[in-house]
Amino acid sequence: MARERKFNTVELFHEAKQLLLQHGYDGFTFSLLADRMEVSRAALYKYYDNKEELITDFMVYEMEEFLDELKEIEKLEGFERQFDFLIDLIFKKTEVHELIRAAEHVIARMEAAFTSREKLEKLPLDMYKFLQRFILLGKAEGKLKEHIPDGLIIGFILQTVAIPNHFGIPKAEWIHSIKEIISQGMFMNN
Amino acid sequence: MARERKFNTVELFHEAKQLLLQHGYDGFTFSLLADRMEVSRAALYKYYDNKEELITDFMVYEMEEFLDELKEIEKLEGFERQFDFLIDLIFKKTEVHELIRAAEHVIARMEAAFTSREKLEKLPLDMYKFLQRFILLGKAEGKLKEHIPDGLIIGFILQTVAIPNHFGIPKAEWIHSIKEIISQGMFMNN
DNA sequence: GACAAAAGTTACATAAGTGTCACTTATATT
DNA sequence: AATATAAGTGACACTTATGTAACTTTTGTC
Repeated sequence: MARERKFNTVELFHEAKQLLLQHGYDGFTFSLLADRMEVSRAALYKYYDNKEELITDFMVYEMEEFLDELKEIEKLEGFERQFDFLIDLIFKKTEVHELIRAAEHVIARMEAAFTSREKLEKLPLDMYKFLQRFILLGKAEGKLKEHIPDGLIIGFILQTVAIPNHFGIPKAEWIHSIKEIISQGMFMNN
Repeated sequence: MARERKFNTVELFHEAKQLLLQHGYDGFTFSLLADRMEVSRAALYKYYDNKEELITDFMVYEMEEFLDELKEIEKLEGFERQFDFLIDLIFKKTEVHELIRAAEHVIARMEAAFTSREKLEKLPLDMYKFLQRFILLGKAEGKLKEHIPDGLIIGFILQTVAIPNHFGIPKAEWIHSIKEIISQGMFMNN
């Protein structure tokens, strides 16, 4: 009945991601996005009323995708395997971390009325809750130190991805060393 | 000879910092800043030709201030004391870390012509070089693991400040646990 | 082949940011 | 008191982003 679409949601979100990471929330504009999609700006307004709505939808999509992959963690036996899987996933999806932080930013300046706001607020907590099960397993197995707060353990692991590799250390060595620091620390044991 | 100034550089940079952290580089405008300073927009143009120049100058100022405080580290004897001092300083100056990352962003989209660009590019490296001495001391004293790259150790320590404390764990406990993870890891030693 | 319906475009009004210039205001010096 | 001078303002021209409405294009269905 209708004419063929020039772009799909996946393409749209792909470009939106680039722009968001490059320019941040305030620097993100419909003009920029429309140019990238090689489509008129008004076409975007057919699907999203404004920037907030588009960005919120995109973030929900992005985090759901990450959560889906993350859920595979439950299929692995034992804490150590899960630990390895998690670190590798985080490094595979480097940007998710940045986007989660951006999400807090978006929520902060979003009008309360938005329906998608609820979803966006819920997702990071979902993720934390999900990861908490993994932490509990580690503590139950006697692998993780009991006295360190769960929230810090989760945050610590997620944060490592954002360490800037200024000196261009090879990725394999980089990740390996990060795993060591997280698990055993950077101090010698005397 | 001249009339009294309505604001000084310290006040200006103070407001600029708030705006930068809140809105990011793209969201930072002269109008916003002028409003905050309760001064006309044109007045700002008396001192800075544009946003780039103002932000660059501000960042140089901010990082120099941090470096100055950091240099106190040399007065302390032994690696462990220096380690404690460093972590505490980083947590005292939480935002510097965010600003350093923002600096990379600014550099990326800055015209090559700027004179202050050089200074801005140089400062993070200065800081890394300075911290490297501290790392070398730790390795020489046999306190730090030799095989972990210096750049990672520095980045790791700087990064911890950015871990979001979603569950509102008390600051003292938070910092204490971070020191433990960095030094000894989060795994039990069996 | 005409029509319905969604996709897409062009064009407009409005709002906000930028940079500049002529102008006014305050103040130390003489 | 007169004046030089830097501080600050108001207003203009220009650019870029926003949101909307009237219009055109494509495509499946009858």
